[in-house]
Amino acid sequence: MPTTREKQEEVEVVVQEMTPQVEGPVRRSSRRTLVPKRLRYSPEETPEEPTIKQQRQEKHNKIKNQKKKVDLKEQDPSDIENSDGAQTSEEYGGLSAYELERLENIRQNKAFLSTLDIFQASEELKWSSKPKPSQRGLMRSQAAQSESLPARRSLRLQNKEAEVLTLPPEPKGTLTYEQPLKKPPGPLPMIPVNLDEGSKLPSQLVELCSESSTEQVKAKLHLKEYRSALSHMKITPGRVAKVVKDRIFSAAFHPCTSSLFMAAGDKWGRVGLWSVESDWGHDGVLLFEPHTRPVGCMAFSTAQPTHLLSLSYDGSLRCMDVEKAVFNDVYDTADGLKTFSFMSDDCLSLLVGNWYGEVAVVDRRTPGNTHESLHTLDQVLRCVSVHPLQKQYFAVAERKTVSIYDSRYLKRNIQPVSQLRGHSLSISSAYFSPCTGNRVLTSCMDGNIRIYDTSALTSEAPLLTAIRHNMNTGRWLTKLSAMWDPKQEDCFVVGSMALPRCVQVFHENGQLQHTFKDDENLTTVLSVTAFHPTRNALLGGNASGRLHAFSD
DNA sequence: ACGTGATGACTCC
DNA sequence: TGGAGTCCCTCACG
Repeated sequence: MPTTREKQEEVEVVVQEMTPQVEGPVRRSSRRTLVPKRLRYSPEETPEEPTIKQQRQEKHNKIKNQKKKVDLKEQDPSDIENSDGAQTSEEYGGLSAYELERLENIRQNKAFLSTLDIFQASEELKWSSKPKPSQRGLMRSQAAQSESLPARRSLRLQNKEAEVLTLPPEPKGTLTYEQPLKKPPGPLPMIPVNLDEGSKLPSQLVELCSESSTEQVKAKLHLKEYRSALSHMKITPGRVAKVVKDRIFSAAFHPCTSSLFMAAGDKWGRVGLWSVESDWGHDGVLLFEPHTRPVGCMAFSTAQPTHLLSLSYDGSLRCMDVEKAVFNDVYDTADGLKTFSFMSDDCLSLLVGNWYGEVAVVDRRTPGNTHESLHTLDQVLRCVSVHPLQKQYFAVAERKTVSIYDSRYLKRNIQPVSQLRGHSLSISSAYFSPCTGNRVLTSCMDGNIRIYDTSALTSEAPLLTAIRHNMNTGRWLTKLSAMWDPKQEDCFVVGSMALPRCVQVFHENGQLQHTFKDDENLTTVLSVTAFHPTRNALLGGNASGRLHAFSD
């Protein structure tokens, strides 16, 4: 028996046929408004006999739906009220030769179509292209709550006095019900919001976080070996999990090597920690809420791996200290922060940039973490990156230029040491190559990934390579940005809009080295990508808060 | 012309 | 049945 929904769909198709020829696709929503109510619930539509296929009902309905759409397309609008052809001929008897011929055509078309496996094929395609997203990690919040709630019983049934209900007090001002702009000043207790109240951090978490990388940084591989290493990195169902609730803005690998341990920050200031091999929280996931706006940038301290720095558009930069189980304030400003970069090997000195082109040097040893200097670049700012060896230099992705400045001369109107030109639209990221700083990798909205030679730091750095790459992520996806592989100085990773979904690794000369694909476990755009600092592992974060890990 | 800031169709449970 | 979850190849406006 067709449901109301199916009827609606059928009618919609008909209406599409009724509308005069329209160029291009018509929005469903606009069409839906055209459907008269009486058509939607036309009583003359004869329902199918309800006796058959109870078990395969759902699948069958889908196929039937497709079929009916085709059938209806063959028909004239005058047949809407009587979708059953045979009934029509009985009731109306003498059909013209044209109409008979038309019916015959319809029958032949039907017969022809049924010989093809179109419907089955389309059904299979539907299933294969839409596997169920991973159910690991954070659970559905409602389901998790309702499980623990006792069955509801009215007070009357319990023979209890009714509660005296009072209205909540009138909200004062309009901001009362809005989300606070910022969390209170720290230190904030590190309480996982996905665990029961009063739950402590798992002790193994501290152990895991304390573990610094035991592996030596390997020598750069030959490209052939590198490609081979990449091809051995796989994703499994266990390596996909929902780590934060909303779309991922930033993510980072913890440097430990005994486990795949990652962090991700989402659109509403949440930070999720995920250890693939652990079972605390939800499948190894712990969720925190240190910010209220997108977490634009995060990184574990390489010197103190129990520290995770996270920066948010809400203007706060905090340091998660797993040992002390708190989020400490590092820097705080009314203006929205955009990005930061470590300025020293001990990760205690940071360069912080806000949206409006102001950069500040923040030293975490200074009491109150007061910033050292502030400079207005009179530009928009998308990204900062400190030179890995000559820490006084930093690159700033401005509107259409990347400028490299010397932080020792952080004054108003300083001149850039070097500039990277050639971008025709805004630049979303710019990073120094991780070992030597001899290259800068930029991602630009003009659809190019560029690599510049910054080894000489001349006034205008020469462009080495430009790679065409679709950066048109649209409204709901975090912008793609190409990220260097810390282990392989001249190669980088970037997400892709291509179908089937994939993540690509390029050499700085523009050669594609590897495409990560997986029909089952990689089915969405991974906007945020990052390589592990020492292991052969890669992470990718998507628009629904899921992290994906490829590893050997 | 570019940056910006705005939903929505669909599925599953 | 409705609400929550999923995840995205736009688009109008200043």
